[in-house]
Amino acid sequence: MTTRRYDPERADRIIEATLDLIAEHGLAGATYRTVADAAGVPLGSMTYHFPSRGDLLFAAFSRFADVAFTPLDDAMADPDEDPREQLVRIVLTDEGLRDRILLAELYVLSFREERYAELSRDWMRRARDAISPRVSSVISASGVSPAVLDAVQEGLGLHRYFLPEEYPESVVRATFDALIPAAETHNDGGAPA
Amino acid sequence: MTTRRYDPERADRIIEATLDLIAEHGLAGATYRTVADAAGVPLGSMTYHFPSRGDLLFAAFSRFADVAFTPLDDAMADPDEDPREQLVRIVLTDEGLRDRILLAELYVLSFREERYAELSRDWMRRARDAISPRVSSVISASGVSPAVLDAVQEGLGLHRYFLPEEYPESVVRATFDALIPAAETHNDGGAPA
Amino acid sequence: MTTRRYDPERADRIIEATLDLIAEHGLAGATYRTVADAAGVPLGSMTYHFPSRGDLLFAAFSRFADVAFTPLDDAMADPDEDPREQLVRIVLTDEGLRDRILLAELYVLSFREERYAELSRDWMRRARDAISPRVSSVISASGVSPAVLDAVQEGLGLHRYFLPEEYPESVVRATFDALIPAAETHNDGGAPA
Amino acid sequence: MTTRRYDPERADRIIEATLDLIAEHGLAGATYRTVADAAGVPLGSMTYHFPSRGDLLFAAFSRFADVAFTPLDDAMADPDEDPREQLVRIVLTDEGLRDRILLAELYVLSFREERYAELSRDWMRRARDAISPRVSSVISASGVSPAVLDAVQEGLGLHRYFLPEEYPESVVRATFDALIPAAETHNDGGAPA
DNA sequence: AATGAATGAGGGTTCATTCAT
DNA sequence: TATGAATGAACCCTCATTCAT
Repeated sequence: MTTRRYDPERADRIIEATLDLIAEHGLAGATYRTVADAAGVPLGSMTYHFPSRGDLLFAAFSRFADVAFTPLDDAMADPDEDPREQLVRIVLTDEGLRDRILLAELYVLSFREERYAELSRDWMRRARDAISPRVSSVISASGVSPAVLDAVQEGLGLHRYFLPEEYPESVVRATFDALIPAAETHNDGGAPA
Repeated sequence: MTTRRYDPERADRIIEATLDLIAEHGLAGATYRTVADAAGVPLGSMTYHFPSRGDLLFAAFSRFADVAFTPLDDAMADPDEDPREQLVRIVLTDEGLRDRILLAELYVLSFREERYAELSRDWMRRARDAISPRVSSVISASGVSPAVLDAVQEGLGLHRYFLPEEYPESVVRATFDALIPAAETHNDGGAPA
Repeated sequence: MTTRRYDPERADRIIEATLDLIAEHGLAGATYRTVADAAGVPLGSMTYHFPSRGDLLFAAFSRFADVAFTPLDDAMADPDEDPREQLVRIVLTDEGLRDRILLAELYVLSFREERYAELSRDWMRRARDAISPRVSSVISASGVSPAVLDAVQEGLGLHRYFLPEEYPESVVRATFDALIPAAETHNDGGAPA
Repeated sequence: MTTRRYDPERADRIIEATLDLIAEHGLAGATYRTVADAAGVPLGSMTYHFPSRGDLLFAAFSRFADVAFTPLDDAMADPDEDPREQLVRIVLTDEGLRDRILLAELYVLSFREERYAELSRDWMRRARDAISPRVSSVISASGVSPAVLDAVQEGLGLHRYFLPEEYPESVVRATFDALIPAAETHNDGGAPA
């Protein structure tokens, strides 16, 4: 007896399942049917919540761009941590693969649909805004901007994922050292070696 | 009707059409049918040349990674040009959208299939090798590697595509200036102040 | 029975919208959803007023057969007009397309469901009754009946709709002239044949 | 004409099944699935032969309009039979229900799509051409045309199907007697007065 | 070597209808 | 009394792939 119940969290579960499937099997792997199965929702209900597959996909990526874990948000949150070191840590970490994949899918979509491009811009602006307060005073003179640091972090992270030996910790640190002047004059006196 | 006994150009045309379709409509837009139409080949012949769609797609991206225009190849070829300026120019250019899209698609596939990851690595190594001879002597001391410059160039280029106002020429140049020491004649080993 | 809050206006609007949609897009174009939208009624209310789609459709055609404009009703109403000329006029007119379409749809349904056939009979009887008082005295001797005139009018009207050049005014008039002896209301007393 | 590898019988069977289903269950009853079942063809093959359902339906009605049994063709074929009596017989017959239903469906479609309207016109012209050689010399003076006789026959036949008691043989004969002057070969078709 | 014909599987989507509220 | 939420069934159609020739 499957009773029809009011299930307000259902849309959320569907979106979550959609992102999981996209991350695991790609866009083509997230069909109404596979998502319905993964979310434990009848197929016929899918179009009630998301009238078209395009709606579902866009809702999923909107959620991703809005809510998904952004490494920079956390890394930049702690005022006691050196932002340079945090950027190095982000590039070196092996975590966040799911988000990296979803971001790659988002970029692909962004080349083709403006609404996805806007999502990408939101993501980028958010990363920039997370970095900015921690480094703006330091880099303002050099001409390098917070946005650059995000782009560099992303480029390094992606390349390192495929060619880790090319981007050992020393190289990554050297890169950010070159882009961010020594920042000890700000709040703590701990000079970075 | 004339039967083609051997048509070596046909496979090429198919691959070219495949890449065009992927760039324009995404992976899902490149089906046996759409490719056959675009290449002017009978549908029934597709599986003769490429037994499965996976084969076709991989052949297409192999071609892309092997033959496609890599901005760095040309930019680094001229020994009279300052490689720093060339990197700046590459990031600022609006050309090469097709390749940028195909590269984004390639990355997505690379997260899921090792053979595509190897293609990505080929691409990255090739870019690195194009940059290396022009800058290695200059940056060897700083710890920044040619591969880093490629990763940075790619990160900046992608971000600039979506947020051009964040990456004006001055910012891009400042970035490479910070990463690549003044590259005047490398006669003296004097580190830049 | 307790007091019922039956809302005739809403049911009317629904029926009207149903007929409009059928006329414009065919039976398949009149779904619960399209009708609900067109009538400005919540989808969930549709089955309240019309428990099944069959009920809705039958209610709509019942209304059509009962209330809809029948060209003959008006044409035969004026005792000063020659019924022959009125029949000619009806066949020649380009108006009433909506009703013609709905009637065609009704016939289709009538072949398959007795209740619709009864509706068609009602329609036909009504037309016959509109014609009858105006011509019965004249045609009683010839063997041609008022019902025949309706059938002829309908056949001519339908054919003329698709092949107007085959049924110019002169031909239509000649047809009714042949079927209806010269009107008796005039002075000539010479009965033909 | 000779033995073909390409087998048109299958397309024929599909079309035949389509017409059967339409006649029996209406347009909505002829889906890819029901037709495939009725024709003994895999569902996946349907779109190979008829890429869209619209194509299938139009092909079916084209066949109908082109090949289907037209009562008039047979009735008018025999030069020894009085065309007036043949028209009477056609109206009175209870046969040909399938064609009558399909014709009704065709009219409905014809109101909405020009290509179907053209099919209807073909049908009408063909009926006219079947009648014409048998009666044109006789009715030429009266102003009544062969096309009129077809329209009248159709109108009477349709009405009689639903209201047989209104159209007994005597009435039908009287109608055609009035429209077609005594047409024996010895009569010169003088004025009706 | 090459391809027209064919098809099982699955895709997105619509819809009449049910049911809890 | 109404109706938003929900869904099983079916719909049209696409597609990668097979196969006979």
